[in-house]
Amino acid sequence: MAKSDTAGEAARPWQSYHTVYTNAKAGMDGVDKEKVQRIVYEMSKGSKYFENEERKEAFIKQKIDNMRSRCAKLTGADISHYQKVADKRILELEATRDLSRIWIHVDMDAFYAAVETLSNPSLKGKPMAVGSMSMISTANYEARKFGVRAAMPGFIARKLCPELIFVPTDFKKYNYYSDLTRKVFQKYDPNFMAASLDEAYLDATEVCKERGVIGEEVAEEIRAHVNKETGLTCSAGVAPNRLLAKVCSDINKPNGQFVLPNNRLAVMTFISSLPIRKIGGIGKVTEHVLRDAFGIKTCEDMIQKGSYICALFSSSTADTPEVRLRKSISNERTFSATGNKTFLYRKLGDIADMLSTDMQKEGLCGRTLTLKLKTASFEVRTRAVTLPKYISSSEEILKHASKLLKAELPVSLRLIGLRVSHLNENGNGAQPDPTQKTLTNFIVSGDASKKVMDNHSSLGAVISDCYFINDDETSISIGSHDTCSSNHRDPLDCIHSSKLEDSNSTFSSDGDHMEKFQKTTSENEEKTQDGVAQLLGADYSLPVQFEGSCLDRSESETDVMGSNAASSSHQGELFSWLNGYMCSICGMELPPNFVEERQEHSDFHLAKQLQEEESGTDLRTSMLRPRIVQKDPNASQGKRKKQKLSLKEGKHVPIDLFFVKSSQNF
DNA sequence: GGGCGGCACGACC
DNA sequence: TTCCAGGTCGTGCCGCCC
Repeated sequence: MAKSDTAGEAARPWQSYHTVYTNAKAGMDGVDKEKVQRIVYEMSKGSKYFENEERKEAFIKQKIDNMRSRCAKLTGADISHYQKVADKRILELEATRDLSRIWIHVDMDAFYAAVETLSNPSLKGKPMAVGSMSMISTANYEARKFGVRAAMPGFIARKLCPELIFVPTDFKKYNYYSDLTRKVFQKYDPNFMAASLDEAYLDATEVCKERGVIGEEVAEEIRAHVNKETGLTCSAGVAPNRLLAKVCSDINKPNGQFVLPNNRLAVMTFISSLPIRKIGGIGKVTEHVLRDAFGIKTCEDMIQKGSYICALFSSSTADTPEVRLRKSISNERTFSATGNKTFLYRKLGDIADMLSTDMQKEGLCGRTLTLKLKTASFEVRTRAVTLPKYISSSEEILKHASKLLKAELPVSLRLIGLRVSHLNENGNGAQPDPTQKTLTNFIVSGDASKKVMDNHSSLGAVISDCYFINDDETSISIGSHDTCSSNHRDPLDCIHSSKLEDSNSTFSSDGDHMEKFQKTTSENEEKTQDGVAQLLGADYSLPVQFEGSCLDRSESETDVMGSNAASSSHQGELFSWLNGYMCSICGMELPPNFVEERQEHSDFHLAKQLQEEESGTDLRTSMLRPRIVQKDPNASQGKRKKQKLSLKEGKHVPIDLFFVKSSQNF
């Protein structure tokens, strides 16, 4: 928080602590904003979160200063030039203004909270929040009167409202009710756009024409219909475009609606005093920048100062696309900050599993994997790698994610996330290689590929036939994660049998399926009870035993762990390229000349083994500590680009869209 | 040197 | 007592390639 400049502010430092909690939100009109701000400030002060917020605030302030100085350098001729550019742009957009459509934005009222009240009527009339002590997802209107709202930490909410009842999130329930609402929406617009579980945009133009009714009537009918089907209330906005409809749906919340007539005068009047913060896409930071750098508070201000916006912001597209295609898919989890490598690798494995499950549910695979980390001091880092082929299995995700994480260690983290982008549908892992690298050619062509891609019946059978001895004393466990992630929708199918005695793992094979599953610690017991963990089906945190003695090491005995000289004798016992090309651990096939790929592959197994050893749960495994193969310096970290400099001189802030929006959409 | 893809950051809901 | 999310997307810099 920037230090207060005035004596008054110095006496009330919370006034300069900018949170999102005091912004206008439905149901929060009568809230004592200063009180909320003071409590939030007092409860945050001195924390690491607070310190990080201060850093961010200082950064924004510099950005504003930088923008101001660039603004000051503009000559009269510059301003005149950009004013012409702005005027021209406004004229162009005005020419494309379309007032013929009737859009309805439907927004469920305090959706999660309302669903919870529906299933537990005793909550009715009491202040309640859905979420936990660390974070609230939404709050009902009774709680909002106290200043409690979404994205607020629970402990602060409790301070604001000591009687607040916390209810844990239950997305199964919310999805169920969301589906009910969507069935209603479909009747009015088969192509409606679901913006989230509780919001949708409907183009009611056709239904109005067909029935000879106006948008207002359709909105009323939809709301009544939703209420009848779900028992929940919603609010609606009717306007000539989606952006305005969204703004309108917030005006008479809850259980109300607002109609903006389809004529230019009404639209221009409506937006003239509309605060910029009401526009979707303008949040805390951009509102701050526009206000402090240019004095822009309303949409009208924005149009009037169009020359500055044209001068200082780059152009970008405005309205939301007609069909929003998913560009990436991600999963992240927060936990108590720790530098414990075993824990971090275990988390990484969990997240890889969850992400893979999500991807397969949607039939996606992708080429770019991004690791997101939040350090104990709330610093956010991302590290990405783009692969030559599409991936979707948890095993492959973990393989590459482990390498990215390894490069960051040691570090104390409070969040790990994984994101896959460069998506392609039908994520069965057998997508053609976009860059036509020989590795995939090798894998996807011929019999060899079948063994890998068809996992169960081929790979499983091949491996079990050739290399596995199902013996309690000399055994191998294998992370055959494709078994779960690709072919088994029911996660419980993945857990066939398990037994581990004296830290030895066992594997089971029922002919078609193979899966490692072992329970050694109470932690694993807990995991089994954990619904999320059960969905994962595979657990990288569990110790994996590599017993060289049971492998058929014929001609490939000396072909160990790629070409890296760091391969130790231990590794020789643990890992080999069977018949010169097949990984003894997972059956992956790579010919000897795929030096780099082999190196990556061995890195993956080593990372896994390190993780497992450090869990300290398997004494026998821990005795087989391998040397860590040094990461290829050209891999992610070595190639990492210079970190972005703060406060770039260039046109960084993507706020041109505000200007564009201001004219195009209103 | 222009185009383009990869990567990091951070804005937004 | 508890002590600040998760998911997605847009933008710009940088380096590689033609």
